[in-house]
Amino acid sequence: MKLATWNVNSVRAREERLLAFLDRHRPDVLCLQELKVVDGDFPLVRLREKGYFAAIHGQKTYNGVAILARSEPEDVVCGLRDGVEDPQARLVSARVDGVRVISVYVPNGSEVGSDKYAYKLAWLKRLRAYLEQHHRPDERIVVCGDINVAPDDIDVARPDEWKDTVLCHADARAGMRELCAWGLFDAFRKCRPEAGLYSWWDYRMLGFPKGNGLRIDHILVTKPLLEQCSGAEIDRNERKGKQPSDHAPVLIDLATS
DNA sequence: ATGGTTGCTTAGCAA
Repeated sequence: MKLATWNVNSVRAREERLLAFLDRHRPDVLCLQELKVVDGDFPLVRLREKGYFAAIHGQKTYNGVAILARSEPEDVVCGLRDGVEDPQARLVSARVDGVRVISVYVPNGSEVGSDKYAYKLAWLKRLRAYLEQHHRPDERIVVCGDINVAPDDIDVARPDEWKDTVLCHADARAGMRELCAWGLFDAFRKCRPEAGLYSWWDYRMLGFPKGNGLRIDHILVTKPLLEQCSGAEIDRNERKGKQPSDHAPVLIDLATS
């Protein structure tokens, strides 16, 4: 199974790029974040023509997540459903070819100390609680998406510049570690231990031309899947050319039957 | 250097 995750930063603005990406890589599963559309405006028909089904959890203007798959997603669940009043569409889960796939868009957090940062840290805790309630670490599970955390300094081109921002702050990193402590492993990093691999570059300050990148998009897998990871890449070409998202897609190969 | 850019929605927010 070839699985990918990509924060497209508006599925309407990125529709042509999305279709071209699917042609180029033909992933079995593609998790999307920041759709910025309601379900009815998602380009279902054109994706179906490409051979992809979709599980969508959309929202007007902000957020929105989806799972595209070449076989029909089963047992689709939207949102954390933990009783917290929360209108933000940041999680969709579905079973695809016997693998539980969970596409997440973790809150960015804006500024350390802000209400948005508190929401980010709380959301990471809620995600861990969601896994505890609904799943077991011995299942075949992929949690992937824009986690909005660079887990270590090796994941940051210029650590001094990003130190103590919401993407690198100790509390955000601890939140991601606590999430993973449930039983998730960084599948991309297992395959690609080298430095210099990033998935996001700020539009501002010419982040991409200056090589000022961070690895904040992740593919986390449970132990049964970790051993099946045979390769991983980030498609930096998606960050180039006309109208790129600020994120590049992250891909892994899983040796599932 | 409180800058810079993009998307959604139309002046301001979020990233």
